[in-house]
Amino acid sequence: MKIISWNVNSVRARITNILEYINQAKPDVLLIQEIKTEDKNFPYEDFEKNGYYSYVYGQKSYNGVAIISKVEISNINKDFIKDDLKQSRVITGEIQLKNKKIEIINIYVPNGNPIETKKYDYKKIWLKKFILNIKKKLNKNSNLIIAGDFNIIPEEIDVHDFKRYENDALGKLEIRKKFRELLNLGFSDVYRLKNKDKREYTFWDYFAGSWQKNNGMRIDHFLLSNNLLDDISSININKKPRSKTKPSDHTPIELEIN
DNA sequence: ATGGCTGAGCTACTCAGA
Repeated sequence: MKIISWNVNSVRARITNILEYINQAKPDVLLIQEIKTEDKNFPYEDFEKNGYYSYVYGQKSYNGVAIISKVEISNINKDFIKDDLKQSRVITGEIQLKNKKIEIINIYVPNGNPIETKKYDYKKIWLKKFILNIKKKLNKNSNLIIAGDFNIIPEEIDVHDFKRYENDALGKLEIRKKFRELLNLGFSDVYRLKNKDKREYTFWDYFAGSWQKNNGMRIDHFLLSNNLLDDISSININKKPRSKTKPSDHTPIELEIN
């Protein structure tokens, strides 16, 4: 089974790129973030024509997440955390893989910049609640996949210039510790597990040739509960979509489990 | 080193992203 996570930075502005990509990559389940639209304006038909059903948790202009799937998804839930600002950032659903019922948690973590503002506090509180709920969830199901845009640079190796981000909401130690807290609950960062010293990124901003200079960061992740680690076939960051015209600033991360 | 791009909403410009 192929599960892919991609922050598309507007599903409507990106629909041509997304359809081209899924026809080549052929995911069973595509987790997207930053759809930037309300449910009623989601391009359900475009995905349906390509064999995918969409489960959408949208919001006007900002945020929004969705699960696009060829396989059956059960128990879709849009209330994973109580969000004080009522932002659409988490959608979950269950898939069946052999004898395992796996819960997929698709997330778009708040950016949190600039620091020393309410936005940063919101990120910290959001992460705290999220971790607490993951902890509870683990007690009921030991087969969890957390995927999406974490807006966290886990380690120095995960960004082109760490110095520039150590006082940023994506790279501050306090935030990176939240990522470690999650791992310590019994998860693995699958990309880093399989690529010990490799420097690859999932995001390059639109400014002054960041993509051309490879000034990127690795902030989109697949965290698998350790119970699922033996089922991993491969993990891959696919840079091709970032090189296209009118690209998202993020590129997809692709997981194969069997 | 920042925000020089980009998108949504809307139709001039702000908010947000990372």
